[in-house]
Amino acid sequence: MLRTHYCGNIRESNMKSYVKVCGWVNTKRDMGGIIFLDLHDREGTLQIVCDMEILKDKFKIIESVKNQSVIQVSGKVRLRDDQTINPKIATGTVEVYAQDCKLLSEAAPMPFSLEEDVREDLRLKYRFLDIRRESMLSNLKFRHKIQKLAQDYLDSDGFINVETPMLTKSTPEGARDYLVPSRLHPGEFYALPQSPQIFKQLLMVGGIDKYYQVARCFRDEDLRADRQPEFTQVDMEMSFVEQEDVLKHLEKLFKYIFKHSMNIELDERFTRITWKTAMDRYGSDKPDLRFDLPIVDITDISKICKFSVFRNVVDSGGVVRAICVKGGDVFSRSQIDELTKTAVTFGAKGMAWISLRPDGEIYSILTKYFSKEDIEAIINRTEAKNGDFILFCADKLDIVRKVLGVLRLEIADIFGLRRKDDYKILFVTDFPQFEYSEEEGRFLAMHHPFTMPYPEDLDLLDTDKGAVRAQAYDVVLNGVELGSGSVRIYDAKVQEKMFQALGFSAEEIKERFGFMVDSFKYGTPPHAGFAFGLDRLVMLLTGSNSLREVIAFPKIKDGSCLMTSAPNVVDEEQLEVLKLDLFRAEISTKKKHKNHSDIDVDKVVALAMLSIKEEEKEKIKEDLLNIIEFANQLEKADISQIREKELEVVNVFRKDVVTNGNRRDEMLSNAKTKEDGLILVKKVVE
RNA sequence: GGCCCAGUGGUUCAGUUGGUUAGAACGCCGCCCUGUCACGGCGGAGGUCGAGGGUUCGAGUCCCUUCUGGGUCGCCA
Repeated sequence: MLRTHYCGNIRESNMKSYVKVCGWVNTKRDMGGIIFLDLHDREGTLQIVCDMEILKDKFKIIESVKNQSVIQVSGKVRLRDDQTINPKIATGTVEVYAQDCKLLSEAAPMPFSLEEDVREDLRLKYRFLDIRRESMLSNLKFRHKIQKLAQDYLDSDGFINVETPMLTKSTPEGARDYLVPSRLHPGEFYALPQSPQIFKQLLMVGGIDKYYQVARCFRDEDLRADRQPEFTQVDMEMSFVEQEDVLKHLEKLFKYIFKHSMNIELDERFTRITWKTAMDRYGSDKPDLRFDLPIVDITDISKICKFSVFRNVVDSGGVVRAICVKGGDVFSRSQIDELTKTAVTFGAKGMAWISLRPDGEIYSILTKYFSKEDIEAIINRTEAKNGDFILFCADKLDIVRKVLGVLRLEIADIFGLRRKDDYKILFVTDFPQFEYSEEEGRFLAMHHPFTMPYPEDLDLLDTDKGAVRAQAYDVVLNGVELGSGSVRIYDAKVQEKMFQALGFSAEEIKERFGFMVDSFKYGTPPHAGFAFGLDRLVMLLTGSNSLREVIAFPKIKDGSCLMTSAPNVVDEEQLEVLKLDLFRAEISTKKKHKNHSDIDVDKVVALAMLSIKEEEKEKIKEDLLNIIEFANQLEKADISQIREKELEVVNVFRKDVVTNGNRRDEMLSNAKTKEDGLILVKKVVE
């Protein structure tokens, strides 16, 4: 047995017992003939006393032991003298008097200090060391706790934990999928799941009745502080329930988690607001309700005012809305400029404002454009008092919502209204069923295509898609979307109608969702579900600013991993097996090829050539080989020269070449049948 | 793809309106010390100021390009 106790767990009750402890050497205080060590493990820190007389020849091990080396110490636990008690550590009243010791693993000098704040890229490169930090350790422990609480609750409520596949089928619409090439089916790809959506619905068809899973999900989109390409959702689905049943269930679930993790009592019934109210009153579908600061509509007042800027906006179908900031008269000129800058960044043409001085004086550029009555009306509508500040946005509805929604948050930050230890949870309900995509020129499902509209809105599917309300709901915590769910369509006919409304042809439905539509023919229970982001919840509850603080091995902004340097170039042989033919286009930009001598001519490739004509393919290969040759001729690596040369030749065909995989994906999804796919792949292989 | 911020020994930072040989703390190496706890004392090594170019008599400092990391918009059913 290497150890009998964790370092951090030794207490006075262990007095006089002979213990074996193992851990990392944190600090060494060498007095000459006696050395004090702080030995650390996940449970805490323990002082080890090493006496030259006792350890004899082993004493030199301790004398030369390096910081963060792993050692084993055996000895007696003894009480410290009163004067030598260390109140800073939990084991501060005791120490282990070493009888024997062993160096288990010597540590090289640490690349950074575990005590102070360090550049994040360094932390991520050496994540295995970073995890030894107190903050990371406690975040991971807390994450485990939250996950367990969720599972405990769901277990006790009769949910069955079922695993669904990671290798699954690419889903149209929504986020980009991560694709996994199939060796046994050259030219075909699995997709990693964006969520277990379809499978959990099929589990309902299968009679599981109540399902949950702590599910890994993948989305190939750009990252943010609160968005990682792979993340974890606590996913659940229930049969024979209506929306209200799910919401009640979620209230209980989150109450349970908050109670047992933070000792916070959430309200019995969470605040519920409809999507439209959220958008109009708070300018966001995930409003932060730790403060009010509502948006007020003054379109009707503006329509008849003298200020042509406002009037014109209203006449051309826009809206004018305002926020009254209580005590906002204290804003400095530069703060107002900052707010204006934000407004412009998010699409506003500018930001008008009125300041009501404490003495009642009205200070604004608007005073000369507005009549006294207009201003009175605005003040009344916004319920402004002396000392308040009213700001306006006049534009198209979606821009006004967005701009004022963002300004509302910025103002709250100025007044410090977004306290991290304040938690305000709510439901946003009645999301629109569809969202119009300017880019694609058609309606897309706002939640997903399996979401059930309100029965009374079903008729609008044919006449007014934009007005259809879905039985879809989000849980929002402090302005962050924690998770979402919906009542699902369980009638094959309604589902088919929905697919049609989304513009899928009969063949597309069959190809993409055939098995699902089919399954619904054999007796499907009404069902509904929900999923929340475990990472996000843990981030909020730990007060972290980024998901990376609560994920053991996260990806950085560009989706790569600084520790493993994934994704990376794979061997030709691996591509060969998969029947994939690639050539590498971004020779000089890839960090792996900073130095031209790293460029392996044999592996020059990249960008799937699926969409490229044969004759072009040869030309591109030739051009790239030229670039490599040029690079190799340079005396020293000079990226800018290589890049110039690259651009010179690459630009010619760049527009035809798929640099980011988009075109390739498009081609693949256009290849509707297996035969099409095979033809494409054959083209490439030849 | 756009915009914004940052980069100075291993780490965290300082570095004035451009001006001698770029500093400090911690860490590291060597020596001393038997009750320290962020031990202490003495001595030492370690920097092409992310990279390239430009302006200048002179650049860590100003300009351009680029790399790396972060934030954000687009995107994220």
